Amino acid sequence: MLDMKFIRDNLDETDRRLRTRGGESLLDGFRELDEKRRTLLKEGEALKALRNSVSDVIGRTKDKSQVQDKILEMREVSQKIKVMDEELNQVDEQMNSFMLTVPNLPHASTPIGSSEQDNVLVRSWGEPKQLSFAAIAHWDLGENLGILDFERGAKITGARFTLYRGAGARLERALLNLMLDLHTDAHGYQEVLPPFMVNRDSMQGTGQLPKFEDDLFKLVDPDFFLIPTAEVPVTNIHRGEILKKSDLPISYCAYTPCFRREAGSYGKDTRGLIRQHQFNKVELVKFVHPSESDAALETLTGHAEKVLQLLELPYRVMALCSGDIGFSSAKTYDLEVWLPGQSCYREISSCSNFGDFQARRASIRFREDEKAKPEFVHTLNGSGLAVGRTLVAILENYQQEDGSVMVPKVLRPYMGGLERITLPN
RNA sequence: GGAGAGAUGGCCGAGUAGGUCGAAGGCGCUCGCCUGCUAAGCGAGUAUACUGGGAAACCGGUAUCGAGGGUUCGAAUCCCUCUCUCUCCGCCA
Repeated sequence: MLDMKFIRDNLDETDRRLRTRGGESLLDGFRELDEKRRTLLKEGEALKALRNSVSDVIGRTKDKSQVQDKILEMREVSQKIKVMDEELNQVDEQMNSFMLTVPNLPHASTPIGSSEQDNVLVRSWGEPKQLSFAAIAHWDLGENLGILDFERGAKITGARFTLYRGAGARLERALLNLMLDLHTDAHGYQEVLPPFMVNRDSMQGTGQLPKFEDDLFKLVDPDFFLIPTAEVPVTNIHRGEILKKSDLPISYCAYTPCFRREAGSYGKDTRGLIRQHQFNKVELVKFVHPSESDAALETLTGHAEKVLQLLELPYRVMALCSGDIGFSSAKTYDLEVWLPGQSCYREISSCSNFGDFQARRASIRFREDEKAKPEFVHTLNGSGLAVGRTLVAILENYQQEDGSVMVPKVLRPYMGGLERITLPN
C-alpha cells in the first residue's frame, strides 16, 4: 500500500510513476474520495467533540432534571453522528479497497518498459552448455529414468501435479537441504518452517489479496488459503509489530511447498515440471532498515545466485522493467537458468525489494531511536531457489548421451554418494 | 467434538451498582539530580492511528481496553455475534 498522504501531496508525480507500469492512470477518483472523506471526518469529529463535552457536563450534574434539555439535544446529535459515521464508513471502505488495488511505485532504478521484452540483462554467469548430442527435454529424461511420473500425478490429483520417485524424490530433497544449509550456515539466515495455510489478513499483508484471489487455492470452510509462496507466511511473521532497530536486519529462509492456480496460463508449459500447481521452494525473506534495502536486494540476489554457482548451472540476471515487475514490488531481479532441452533461459528465482509497500499493508515498523515515531521497515524476498525448476535444470544440463544424468558434485553427499542417475534395466 | 476460564498500554496487573479512565500500581525504558566505581535513591517523562493548525518545536480534535454490532446523553465497564488463548474430558499423526 502506498502512503495516502504522499499521494495527496504528490498526486501528479505518483500518477506518472505508476503509469510506467502499464500506461493507464491508476489514481482516478483519488482526490474526490480523499476530500469527501476528510470533510466527513471533520464534521463528524466536531459533533463528537460537542457530545463528549456536553455528556461530561451531564455526568457532573447530580440533579438530572436540570439537564433534561441537554440530554434530549444530545440524543439528536447522536443520531446525526450515527448517520455520518455510516457514511464515513462507506467512504473509508471505498478508499481502503481502492488503496489496496494500487500497486507499488517502481524504484528509480527499475528500467522503464512495457513488457518482458524491455527487461535488461544485468550479468550472466557460465556458458550455456552446448551438448554434443540432441538435448532431451527434462520430462522425457525424467520418465525414461523412472524418477518423474506425470501420468500418475495426474491420476492422483490432476494436471500439473507430479509424482517423484526414487532418485528423483531424493534429488528434490537433496536440493532442499543444500539450499537451506547454504543460506543458514553461509549466508546467516534463520531457518523457519511456517504454516502452509494462511488467513485473509496475511494474504492482504503481502499483497496477494484482494486483487489476485483467482490465483490462489482457497479452503472451503475456514477462510484460509494455501500459500502461493513462503513469502506470505514468513513476511507476516512480524505483521502488526514494532521491531527494535537493533533487531534489523532480520533474515529468514524457509522451505515450503507453493500452491498456485495458474489461472490464465492454460496451454502454457503443459509438459514437465516448469509450471505446477504444487512445487517446492526455498525462500529468502529480509526485513531491513529503509536505508539498507537497495544494498540488501543485491546481496539477497547474490545469495540466490550462489546456489546456481554451486550447482554449476549457467544463468543470467535480468532487471525487470516497470511493466513487468509484480504488483507489490519496487524492483525485481529475475534469475534465469539455461535449459538445453528448450534452448532458452527460464526463470528460476525472482528477487524483489518491496520498499515499505508490504510493511505498510502489514504494519511492520521499527523506531529509529527510543523516542522516535515508528517507521515502516523495508521488506525483500527472493527464491533461493525454486526447487522443481532447479531439478529441471540439473536434468537438462547434466544429461549424458546415454540418457543418464550426472549428479552435480555438491549434491552427492546429499544423495548418499550417488554420482549418476542411470536408466533402469 | 464436550465442559469451563480468560483476552486491558513494551511487560505484569488494577479497574464490573456505566460518567472525573487513555486508563491506578509495579516492572522496564528515557532524561535530569545525587552517589569518587557498582548498586540503591530522588524528580520528570514514557501507546498508536487518523485529522486540524504551525516552517518547526509543539498545540488542539477524534478513535482505540481481542474484533464487530447494540443499549445509553455517556461504556474498558451492560447485551449480542465472532476470533484467539488457557484448563479438563474425548479423539488423533
